[in-house]
Amino acid sequence: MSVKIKDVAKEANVSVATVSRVLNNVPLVNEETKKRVLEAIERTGYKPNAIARSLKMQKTNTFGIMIPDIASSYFTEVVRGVEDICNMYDYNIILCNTDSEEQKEQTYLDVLIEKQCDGILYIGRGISQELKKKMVDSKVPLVTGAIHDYEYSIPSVMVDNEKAAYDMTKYLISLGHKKIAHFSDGHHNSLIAREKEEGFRRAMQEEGLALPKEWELMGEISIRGGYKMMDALLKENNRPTAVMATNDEVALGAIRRAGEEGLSVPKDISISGFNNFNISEWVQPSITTVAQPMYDIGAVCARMLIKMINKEEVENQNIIMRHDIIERESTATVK
Amino acid sequence: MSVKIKDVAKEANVSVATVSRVLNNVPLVNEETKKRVLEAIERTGYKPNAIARSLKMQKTNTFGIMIPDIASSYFTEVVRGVEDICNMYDYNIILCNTDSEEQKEQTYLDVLIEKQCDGILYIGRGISQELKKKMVDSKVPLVTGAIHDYEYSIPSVMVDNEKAAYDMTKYLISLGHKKIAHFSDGHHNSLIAREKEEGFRRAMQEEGLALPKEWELMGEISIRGGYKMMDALLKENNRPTAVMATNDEVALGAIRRAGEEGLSVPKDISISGFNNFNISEWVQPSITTVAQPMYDIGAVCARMLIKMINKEEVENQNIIMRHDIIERESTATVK
DNA sequence: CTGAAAGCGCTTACAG
DNA sequence: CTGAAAGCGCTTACAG
Repeated sequence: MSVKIKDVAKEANVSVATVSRVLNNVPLVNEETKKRVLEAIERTGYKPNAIARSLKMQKTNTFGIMIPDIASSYFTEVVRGVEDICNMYDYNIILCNTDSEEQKEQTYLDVLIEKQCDGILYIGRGISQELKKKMVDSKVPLVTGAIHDYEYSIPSVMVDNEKAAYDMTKYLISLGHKKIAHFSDGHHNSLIAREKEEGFRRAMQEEGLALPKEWELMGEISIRGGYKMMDALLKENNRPTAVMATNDEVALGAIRRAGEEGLSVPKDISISGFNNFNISEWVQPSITTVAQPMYDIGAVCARMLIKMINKEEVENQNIIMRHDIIERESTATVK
Repeated sequence: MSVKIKDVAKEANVSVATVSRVLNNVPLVNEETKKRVLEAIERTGYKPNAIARSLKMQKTNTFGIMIPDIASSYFTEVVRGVEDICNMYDYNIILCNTDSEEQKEQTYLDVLIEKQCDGILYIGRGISQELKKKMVDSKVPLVTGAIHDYEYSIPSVMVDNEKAAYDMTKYLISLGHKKIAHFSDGHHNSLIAREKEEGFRRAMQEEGLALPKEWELMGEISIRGGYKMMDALLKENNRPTAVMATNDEVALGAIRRAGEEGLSVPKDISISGFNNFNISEWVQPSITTVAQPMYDIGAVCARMLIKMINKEEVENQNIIMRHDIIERESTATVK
C-alpha cells in the first residue's frame, strides 16, 4: 500500500542503505546520488515509518504524561508547557488522565512502558507507594511535576507549597485577620495538601492564633467543592473573618456561596485562592492568590526529562519555582 | 537489557511462537504449557514491546489529536471526552497543540502519519484548504470535531452553530433588545465564526433590526479579547443594549470591562456567552449562554473514529449534537 | 498442540 | 562512497 524505503531505493537505483543515509543526513553520500534519492522521495511521496525506526533505534521520541485531569486548570497549563517544549525538541506526548485513581495509574504506566516511551512525566498531587516503586523499578526516565518524592528523590519541579501557604496565611494575618479558615484538598494521597496544611499551621501558630477543627474543611478541588465547603462553614456559629482556599476554583465557589448568604466579599469575609488561574483577575471580585508558574513548571519538567534522556548532567534535580502573592479584590483588612 | 519474548521462551522451555500465543490469548495452547509460560512471564517480569507488535501488526492503537490549544476551555473538555473513550477501547492519544497555525498543523500531521497513528482527530475552528487536502490524501482515518467540511464531507461531530447563534439572538430579541452587538472570533480560518455570524444576521434580519458595522466586533477568543472588544464598543457613541459574545470567556471579559465603566450587567447591558464553560454558572453575574456538550463531542468523535478503524458501518457521518439556551443572570429584559 | 521461519520497515557495522 | 546482510522484537501461516 504505502511506499517504503525499498520502493524509493528502486526508484533511485540505489540500495535501501543509501536511501536511509540520505534520510538521516549521514554525510558520506555522494551529492549526485543524494540528489537522485531526494527526487525519488519526492516522486514517490515517501514518508518514513517512525515505528520501524523506533524499533531499530530503541527510541520513540515520545513521552507519557500522567495527570489527574486535563479539565482541571492547573494541569491544563502544565501540559501546555510540557507540550511546547516537547514540540521544540521533536518529542510527542501521550496524554493520560488518571483521575488520581491508582488503578488507572497502574494501567497507564504499563501501557506507557509497553509503548516504549522514552520518559514519563508524572504531574499530580501525590504518588502512592506502590506506583512509585513500580515507576522507579521500570527504569524509565521519570520526572515529577508539582510534587517531590523524598523516598526515591525522583527529579522534580515544583513550588514550595509549605512556604507558599505560610506566606498567604501571613498575608491574611497582616490584614488583621485572626480567625482564618482553610479549605483544602480532601484527596487521601495529596502530598500538596499536607504541605499547605503545614504552612498554614506554622503561620497561625507563630502568631499564637487558634486552629479550631471546624475551620479546617476538606473537600473536592473544584468550584463546586469550594461552594460546598463554604456551605458547611456557614452552618457553624463560629465564623472566621477570612478563608484561605487551596486554589482559585475553590475560592470562586466559596465566593459564590458567600454571596448567596448575603455576605459581601471582601467586606464581610476575605477569601484567598491559590495558583492564579487565568479567570482570577477577571471575576468579580478578582481573587487574591498565590501565583505559581504552571506553564513553566511543565516546560522545565520537559526540559529536565530531555536532558536526562540525552545523558546530560542535570545539576539541580529538585527545582523549586518561585511563587508570589497577588493582592486583588477578594481580601481586605478586617473591620 | 530488558527481557524479551525470547527470554521468556527459554525460561518456559517453549518456542517464542508459543509465548506469543499465550500473550495474545490464542486458544489452541495446551493448558499445561500456558501455565508454564504464564509463570515464566511472571518470574522474568516480561513486558511486551508494543512498538515491535505495532510494526508487525500495522496498528499502533494510538490516535493523534490536533487542537488549537489545550489551555482553552473548549478543547480541554473535548479532549477529556476523547481520552475517556480511547481509554475504554485501549487507544492512546498523542496531543498536538497547533495554535491554529498552518505551519504547526502541517508539521504535526506529518509526525502523526510517520508515527503510524491509526486515526486522527482534528478539533478546531476551521481547516485550511491545503491541510484538508493533505489529510484526505494521507488516507489516515479522520474525524473532525466542532466543524464540518463540506468539500470532502469528512466525518464530523458538531453543534449547529448557525442555529445556535440564531437561537441566542432570538432569545435576546425576545427580551426586548433591538440593539445587539456581536463579539466574534477574529481568526481568519474560523468556519464557526462565519456560521455564527450567519445565524446572528438571519435572526436580526428576520426581525428587521439594524446591523451597524460598529456593533460587529472581531477579536481574540479569550477573556482579554472580550475585554478589549467591550473597550472598543464603549468608545462608540451608539451603544447597544445587549451583546452576544462568541463564548463565555469573551463574555466574562466583556462583563468585567462593562463593570469598570460603571455599567451594571444585566441592568444596563445584557451580555450572553456561548459553550457553557464550568465557570459560567458561578461567576457574578452568572452567564447566560448556549450550552453545547463539549465532552460528548469529544467522546462521539472518538467512538466514530474507532468504528471507522474497525470497518464498522457508520450510519450517520455528520452528527449534530444538541444545543440549549441557558438563561442566567447576565441577561435581562431591556429597560 | 507446537516450532522454525519469514517478514513488518527501518539502521548500521562491515566489507569492498 | 555504496551495498548486502543482520537484527530490532514481535506475529502467524505453514508444516508437522
